[in-house]
Amino acid sequence: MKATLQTIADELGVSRSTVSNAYSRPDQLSPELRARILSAAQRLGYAGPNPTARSLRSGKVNAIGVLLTDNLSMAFTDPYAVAYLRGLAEAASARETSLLLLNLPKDEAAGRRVISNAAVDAFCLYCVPDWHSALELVRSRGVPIVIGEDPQAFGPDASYVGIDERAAARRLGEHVANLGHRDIAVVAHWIVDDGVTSQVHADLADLRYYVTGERVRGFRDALLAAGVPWERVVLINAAANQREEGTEAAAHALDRLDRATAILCTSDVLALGVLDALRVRGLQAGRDVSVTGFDDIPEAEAAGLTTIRQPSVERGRLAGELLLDPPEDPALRRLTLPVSLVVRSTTGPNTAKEKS
Amino acid sequence: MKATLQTIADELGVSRSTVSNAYSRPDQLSPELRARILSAAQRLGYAGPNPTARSLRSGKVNAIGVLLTDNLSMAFTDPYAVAYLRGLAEAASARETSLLLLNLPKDEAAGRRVISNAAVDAFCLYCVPDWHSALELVRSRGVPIVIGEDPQAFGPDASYVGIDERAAARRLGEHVANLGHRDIAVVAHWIVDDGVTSQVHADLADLRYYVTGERVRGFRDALLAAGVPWERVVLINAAANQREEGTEAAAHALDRLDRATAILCTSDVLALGVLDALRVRGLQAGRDVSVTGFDDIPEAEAAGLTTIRQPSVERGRLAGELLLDPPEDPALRRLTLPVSLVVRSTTGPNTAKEKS
DNA sequence: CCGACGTACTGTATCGATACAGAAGGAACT
DNA sequence: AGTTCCTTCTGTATCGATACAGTACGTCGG
Repeated sequence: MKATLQTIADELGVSRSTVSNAYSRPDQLSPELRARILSAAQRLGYAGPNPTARSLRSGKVNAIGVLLTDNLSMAFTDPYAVAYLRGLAEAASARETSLLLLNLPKDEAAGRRVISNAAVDAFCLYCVPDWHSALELVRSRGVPIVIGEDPQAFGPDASYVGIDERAAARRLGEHVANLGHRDIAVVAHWIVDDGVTSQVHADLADLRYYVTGERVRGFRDALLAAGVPWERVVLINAAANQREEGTEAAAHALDRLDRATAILCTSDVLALGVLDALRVRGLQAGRDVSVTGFDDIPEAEAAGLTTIRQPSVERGRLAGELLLDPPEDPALRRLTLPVSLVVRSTTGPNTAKEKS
Repeated sequence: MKATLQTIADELGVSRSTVSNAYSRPDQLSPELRARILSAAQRLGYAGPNPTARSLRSGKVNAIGVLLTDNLSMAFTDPYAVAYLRGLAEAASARETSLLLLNLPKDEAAGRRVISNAAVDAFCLYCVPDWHSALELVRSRGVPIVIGEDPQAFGPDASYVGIDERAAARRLGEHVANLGHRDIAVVAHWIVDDGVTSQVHADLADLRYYVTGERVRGFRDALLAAGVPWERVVLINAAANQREEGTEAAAHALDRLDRATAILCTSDVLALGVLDALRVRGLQAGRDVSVTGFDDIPEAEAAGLTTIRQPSVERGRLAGELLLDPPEDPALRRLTLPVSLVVRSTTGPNTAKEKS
């Protein structure tokens, strides 16, 4: 029916191997024969070796699987995720490798099927809740993995490109504490996974999501060191890492008698939402209330947001390179990248009179 | 070395077929045997049937190839593209199918290799310049294709989900003409593919990119009908479909003696950039200069942008469905979706005194 | 003239699964 | 008892390529 290597081979009376070589190893046959083969292929509507068959035999598929949680649009909407993906795509594209976006559905069995069926040379995991049930299956696939969050999550075999989340958050906390703030709120995504934006009790044990957990713990480290009891901090869970949720979360910090003078957010996106909330209330960021973000996404600069700059595109790019050209030395497969504190206008000295 | 179906089969003394059935057709064997097989598999570190081998035999890979031009970040950055991709991903995910993002590099041979090597059940083409050299190869792969731009591009075999670009643009042109505007500029992406943002001569023959071409032709239809000679219209090419380019393009319409009173843009993103340019110059959109966009991306509403609303997510979703569940009737594989004119505050009556 | 070597091509085994026809055994019905 | 049918499993062919060893045929140095 459809043309295969054999069809072309029969047509010209040569062997299948030779036709294969015409495509994959041109130096193995004379230019004349190769030209005849290619023209016969064109005539017969043969588009080149079947990628699936080729992959089966050669053991390579030229694709990296990117695991995304069921809210796939997040990957396209969240600025940090977009930057990371772009870096990953660049590294992949440079090696003629494609990205297979794997959308993990809510249904667990379906998720396992998606992972099992994915023809990939490697997996890249980022922004995946580390408690997800299907992750063990990823490891059992036996292909290289790169992770960007909890460095311990997949054991020492997995490559890792990340930052010291906790130390970075600590710097934000120190910055705010040094400005004299004592009434502090923390807005964080996925402190608890209940899909509700509301204040939660400061019970750190609930921090199952690594990134949020480390960042919140970093804030705590800094505040405790500055003499701010952790119980005094208002902890607010954002249902999603979205600007609107940041706005809603901010209400819990602003619309109360003991209004926070500083709001630490676990992401720039949330912080931008908090800034929206300030604006609505006629409050000025950096004067009335200090706000910090995390990531330094492109929008942060225009908003004057004090934040931690992390190399998002670079993280993605390095992740791709670790997967496709893994260094011999295992130590070089675990990278912790530097970050920097970027102080802009949304943080300033505490001007509220000190409470008793 | 690595476990295969045969490994498990040998371990338990059953046939390979039975092990295969344990995974793919559980009704074909007794629950007890199946349980034994699965537990043996777990013990031997077998993660389930090799996806590549399965695909070769079954002829399905559960993936849709999405062609992206070399500027892959566009797919993640442009709001319309993000919406479309999201719809596509939703449709795919509902059928346990993944998206293979194919980044076409500048190098033509490499691009052909990427297309040839892509293991996919179908291709989705959107935002691909229709003159791209590798497109013919896509067709020759012989898998279903869905396109979203020029309905004629791939012949009647390709599915199509689009809108009547020209008629939609005409409505914008009519709207602006009805408001009395006669000094009009058009800002369009890819009028010419020279990577420069600048005024170009109104030579429509250069409009190789279908979408831009149709939209510009739609503007022309309306303006001609309203008695505005096409030669009088200032045509400005935007080097990229980005907000900044819109701002730069606007300068060519605004910083001149015969300033345009209306600027028609081929996308919301460009229009938002034009609005930025107005703001910088102290001009008010809708009063001093009318501006229109196209697409109705989420940001358009907040900006008060008059635009054409098109069902972006729906386009993607339908594209996915046409590929994965093609209707019998060929007529149902070619969908033209309705659009609507959304009039907001960036357009208003022409207040400039009429020139001679 | 002979062995060594290079070039151009061939032939078979193999990658890891699924499809499908078929076999063995027991239950059910006439 | 004979036939049919169902359940449960088996065995072989096949999907479409690549890997690799091998063959045929010069050519060339000694």
